[in-house]
Amino acid sequence: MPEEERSGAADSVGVAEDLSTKLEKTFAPAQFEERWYRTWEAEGRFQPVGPPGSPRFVMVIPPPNVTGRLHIGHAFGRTLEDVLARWKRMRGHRVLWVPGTDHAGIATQMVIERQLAKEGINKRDLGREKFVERVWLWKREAKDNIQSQIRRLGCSLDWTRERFTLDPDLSQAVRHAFVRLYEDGLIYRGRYVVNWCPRCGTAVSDLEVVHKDVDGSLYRIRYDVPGVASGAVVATTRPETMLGDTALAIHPDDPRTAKFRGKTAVLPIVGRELPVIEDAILVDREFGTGIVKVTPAHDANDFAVGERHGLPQVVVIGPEGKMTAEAGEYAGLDRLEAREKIVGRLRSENRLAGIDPHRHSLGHCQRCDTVIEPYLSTQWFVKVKPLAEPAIRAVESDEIRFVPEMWTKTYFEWMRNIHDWCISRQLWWGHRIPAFTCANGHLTVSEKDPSTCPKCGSSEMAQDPDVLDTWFSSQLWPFSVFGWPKETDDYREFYPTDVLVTGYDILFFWVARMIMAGIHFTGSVPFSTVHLHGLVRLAGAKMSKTRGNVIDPLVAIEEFGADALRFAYASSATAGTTVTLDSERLSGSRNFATKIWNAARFTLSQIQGKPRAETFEGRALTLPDRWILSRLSRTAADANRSLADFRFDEAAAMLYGFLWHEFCDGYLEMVKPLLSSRDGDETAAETARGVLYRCLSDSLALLHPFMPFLTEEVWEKLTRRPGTLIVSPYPMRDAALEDPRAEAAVERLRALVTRVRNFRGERKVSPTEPVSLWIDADEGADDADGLRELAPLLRHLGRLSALTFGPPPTGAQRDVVSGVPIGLALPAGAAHADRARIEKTLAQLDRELEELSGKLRNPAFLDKAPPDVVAKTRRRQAELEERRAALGSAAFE
RNA sequence: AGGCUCGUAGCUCAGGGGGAGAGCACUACCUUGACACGGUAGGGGUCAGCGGUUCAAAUCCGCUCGAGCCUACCA
Repeated sequence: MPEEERSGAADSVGVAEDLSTKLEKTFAPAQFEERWYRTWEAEGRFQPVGPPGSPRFVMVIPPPNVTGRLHIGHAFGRTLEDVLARWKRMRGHRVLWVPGTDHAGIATQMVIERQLAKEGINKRDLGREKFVERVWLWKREAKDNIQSQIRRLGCSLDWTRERFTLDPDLSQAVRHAFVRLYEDGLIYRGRYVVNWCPRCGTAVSDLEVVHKDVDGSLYRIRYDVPGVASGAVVATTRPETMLGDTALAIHPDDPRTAKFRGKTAVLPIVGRELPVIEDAILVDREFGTGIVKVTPAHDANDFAVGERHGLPQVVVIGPEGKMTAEAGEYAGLDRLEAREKIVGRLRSENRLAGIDPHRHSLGHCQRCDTVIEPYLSTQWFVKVKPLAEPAIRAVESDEIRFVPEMWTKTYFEWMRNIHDWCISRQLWWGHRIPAFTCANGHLTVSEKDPSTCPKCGSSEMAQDPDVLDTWFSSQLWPFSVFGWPKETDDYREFYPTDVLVTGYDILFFWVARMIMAGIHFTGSVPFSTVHLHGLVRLAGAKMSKTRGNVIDPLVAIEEFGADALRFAYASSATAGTTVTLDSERLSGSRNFATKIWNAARFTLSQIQGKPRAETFEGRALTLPDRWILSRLSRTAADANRSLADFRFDEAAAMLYGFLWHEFCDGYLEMVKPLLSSRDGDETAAETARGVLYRCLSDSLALLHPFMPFLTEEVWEKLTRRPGTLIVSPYPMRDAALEDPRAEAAVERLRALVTRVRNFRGERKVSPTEPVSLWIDADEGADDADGLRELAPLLRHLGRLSALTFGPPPTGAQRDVVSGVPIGLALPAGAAHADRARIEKTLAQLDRELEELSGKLRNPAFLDKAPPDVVAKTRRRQAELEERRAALGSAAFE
């Protein structure tokens, strides 16, 4: 951003005099947050406008599920996105951030089912149509809640473009995508063993199965094998599935089991004859007895074996987890009850060779935690390999970049071992599968509902009752929101998007699938950068004990303000995998907001009604002026760099440090004497007021992406341009302001002041006790180190009773601070030094000096270390020696 | 079974081959004309352990221990 744009069209000296520029004494964010949000929205700030030719910056929101309200995890991601959006907007980009929500098939259906259950209503009695109506009612409420939460957070989303995954045009996109994949041969229907949740009554994908280690049992069961006296002992963790066994399998090369080759076993209880088959893929020669029971209808591996060997499939567990008629006397029992009974029967028949404790991994339903059953059923699948290959290449070639980079590896791992995706769900809420079967059994897949069968002309067409996996529509989100497959203006202008921000937990569910779908359907990657942030963990005990459980971001906003919540998020957003949010960080951020508020109040009170410099050209700037402006430029540079690297924590820390410790603790204290003296240097005061204005206004701009409300509020009072900070230029490095000598001089001043105060501490005297300071240098010498110019400030800040240039008298405590030899003294008779404390410092110095001289005595170091490192070490040694000598000389007078 | 990440101050976490950092908490003092949601000063760490590479390791490599996460069709 050019410098001219920042200073704006202003006179050389401006005056702020309007009384309305005063800030309220107490900082109460609730008073202005909603007002500013309304203003921005009404003025179209959230819409993509910008100077012609300006670059665009596009994001789509990861659409929250309409299952309820947002929790702190959502608010975290949205905050990061808004920081990016506001930053880019201020950097002159045409920013578009698209809002929306996800219908979240299985999750939302469960919410409604639970509600109905409470009312004593059975979903089936209600019927599909009524049920879906009810979900729509709920959806409206949930969406409104979510939207208002996001608004309260301050997110600058373009609400005129809000989308929902079940909107008519997005539903059309889903049908289009389905048909296209079908026609491309990438969607197929078939009867396979899938992950089945008996409670939800639907198939789920591999990703929706949560594996947990559980302590179970391994049951060893003896099957009779005519011709082999000992019979065959097989092991299983699920004895009830034996009723569906249709074979036993051995490894073709295992001598232990060779005797079973070609034999036929008899299934206990049922009496069915089971061929002994040989299968090198299924059977692990090393494991157990080397004989495996084969249950093609209830195990994915066994299913594959069954296909290879043409085995019958006997379904003994039904869709609700109850034993089927095939289970004979056990029919109707829950699978776990059946297990008990079957084990009892086997025991009584003396067929139980043993039960061993067995810890193994067991799949659970992601939604309801029910144990997943492998279940044979007809489902729709996406053939993923052909889609995955280009998606892998897109990341290999850096067309898409993951931040942090470590996720790239995880992405590759999964993508290279990807399995076909079961996309049909036996649910009511979602996109109906666009497949139709006529009375004669002909299947038609079509974007528009067909009225007659294209094959036989039958007009009795029934649509597949199943719906699609929610993620099938989510994967289209970055382009379906823009009207795809129609070539709309928005699609042309805003797709592909730039950055996607989301939690790493949905890397496979969503991100990977968007990449695959984006490339397949639109020919381009859907975004160029993926920022995967950590997942928010509440520092539970602390927060819940003192505040009640702060789960809803609104609760945190009420208590601390939206800006504080946002700042707490940003400063917690480290590159790791968990983000810990605790009430300490929230109150710390609230304190920071208050600090800014008070600094602004002070600044305004100083500027008000008085002339101030608008530009600094041709003006004599004091060292403190030059120091703080230099630091301002570096801070702006750092903030921009950190944001470009998605290091929100770094940027937040930089701004915090600059504003609090340099601007407030440093500069404000330095200019107070100048500004408050009646007969002071009016030109210097005018300059200082200009510097104050510049630092504060730039700080507000730098902080605006993090704390939009507070900064906009103060900006209005400061600049009297209400509501414009959001579109003001983001401060950048301004090399002309950088002044290393001024920085060094003021750092030296601050170190000296600290030493004086610390000297009082050493002697245990009050901060008001008069102290004399000698600076062992010639007063008349040139002021290269700035000490002479800064002497009055040093006297003031150090509360010195005397400041003398020249050698300190005997009896004064000597020291060296930032290379400056000094002497310090209290009035005669004042307290004595804290011996222990000084001795400790001396011991520390000795230790460090020992280390340094050790290094410098080492020829290898002198020979091999870079010259600048050696020089630096020498310099440091000299400094420390000087300090050691000074401190030691008169330490205990 | 594989893979990834992480063990740094009491807590939460930055840093990352050449002088151990921040915020909070803690101690002492300060009702100083913006701010006690504040100021000033201070205490506190063989950077998990062991070995290696290097002139130099908290930082790179290997192993061990500990924590977390992810993937997976071991009966």
